Amino acid sequence: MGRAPCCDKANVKKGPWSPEEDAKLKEYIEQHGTGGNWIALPQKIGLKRCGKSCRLRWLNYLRPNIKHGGFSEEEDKIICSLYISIGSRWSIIAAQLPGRTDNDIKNYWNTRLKKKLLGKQRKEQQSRRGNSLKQDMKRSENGDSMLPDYNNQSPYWPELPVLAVPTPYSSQEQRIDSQASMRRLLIKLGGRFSDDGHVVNDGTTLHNQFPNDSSSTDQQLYEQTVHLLSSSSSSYSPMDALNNINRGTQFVNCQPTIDGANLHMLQGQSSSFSSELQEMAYSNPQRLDGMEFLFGEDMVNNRAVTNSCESIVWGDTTSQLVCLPVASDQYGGIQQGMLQEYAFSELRYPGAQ
DNA sequence: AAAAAGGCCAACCGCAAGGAC
DNA sequence: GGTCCTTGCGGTTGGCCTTTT
Repeated sequence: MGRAPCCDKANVKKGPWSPEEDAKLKEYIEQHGTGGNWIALPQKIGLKRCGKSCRLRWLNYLRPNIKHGGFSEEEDKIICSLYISIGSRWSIIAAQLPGRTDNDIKNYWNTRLKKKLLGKQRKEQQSRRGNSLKQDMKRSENGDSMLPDYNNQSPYWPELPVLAVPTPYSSQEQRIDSQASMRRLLIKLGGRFSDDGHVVNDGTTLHNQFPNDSSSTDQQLYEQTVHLLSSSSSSYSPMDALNNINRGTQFVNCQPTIDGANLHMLQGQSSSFSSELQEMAYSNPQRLDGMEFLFGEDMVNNRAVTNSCESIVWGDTTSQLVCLPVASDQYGGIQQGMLQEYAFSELRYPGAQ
C-alpha cells in the first residue's frame, strides 16, 4: 500500500502564486493562525492549493520580516562558516540568520556563494601555480624532485571567513536572544542543558547520546558546532555561556571523522564542495593559520592527533572538540599531506604537475 | 536583432521524523 | 506496538530573466 497523497493532485493548482491567493492566505493566517493543520487550511479558505504549498508560501514569502536578496558580507560569513561546519543543513543555518529562509539561503549558496568562493580559490591557485611551475622547472634543471615545493607555496586556502559568528550584538537583550538561539541550536543538535543553563556534558551523557559510530553525523555536528562557537571571537556573547562546557569531558572511543587514507569528509555530508574544502584543509594542515575556528588548534598547528582508539579529552581549551584526522600507518605526516595534495591537484588540474 | 546559453529563484517532490490514535 | 497523518527538510526542476554570441 502506497502512501496516501497529502492532497487531491488533480484538483490542486500548481505554479506561481497570484496576488489574490497570497492575500487570502496571509489574511487568514494573520487572523486565525494556521490552526495547526496545513493540509486542511486551503480548503478552509477556498484555495485550490496543496497544504504543503501553502505552508511553503507562508514560510518563505508571506510571513512578516522576511528578507530577500541583498545578503551582507556578514551573512556570507555565517553561511560559509556554518556550511563548512555542518553541511547543507539549511534550516539550521537559516535559524541563525533572522529573516532569511532556508530556501533563500540554499539558492544563494548554490547560485552565488559557492562559485564566489571557489572562483577566488581557483584564481589564487592558478596564479600560484604559475610561480611554482617556474620553480619546479628550475629545480628540475638542477636535478631536484619534480614534486612541488610545499613549504614555499602561499596559502592554498580560499579567503574564507575567519569569524564563525559575527558580533553584531550591542545590547544585553540581543545577547540574551542570541544565547537562547544558540542554546536551541545545540539542543536541536543533541546537546542538553542543566537547570543552571550549562550544557550537560559529563562524558557519559554524550557517550550515551551519540552512538559509538563514526558515521554519526549528529555527534559530529554537535562537536563541530560547539567547536565553532568555542573558537569564535571572545566578544561573542554565547560563548560566555558556553565557554566552560566540556571541561574534563571525554568522547570515549571517539572515531576520527576523517580517515587519513580515504579522505572522508569531516562530517560525512554529501556536499562535494564541502568535501573539497575538507580535503584542502586536511592535505594542507600547515596552511590553516587563522582557521582554528574550523579545524581546531591542533590541526592548524600541525600538532599531534589522536588515533581511533584513544579518547579525546575535552580539556581546558575547547579547541579539541573537532575530531582530528589520523595519519595512517601507511603514510606519514607531511608525506601523506603531499601525496594527497598531489592527487588532489592532479584531479583538479590533470597533467599540470 | 535574434538565438543560444547561462543564471537565478520560486515552487515542487519525495523522504524521514514525530505525534496522534 | 503499529499505522496513519502531518510537518519539516533538502534536493531538484521548470520557467523567467539576463547576458553573450
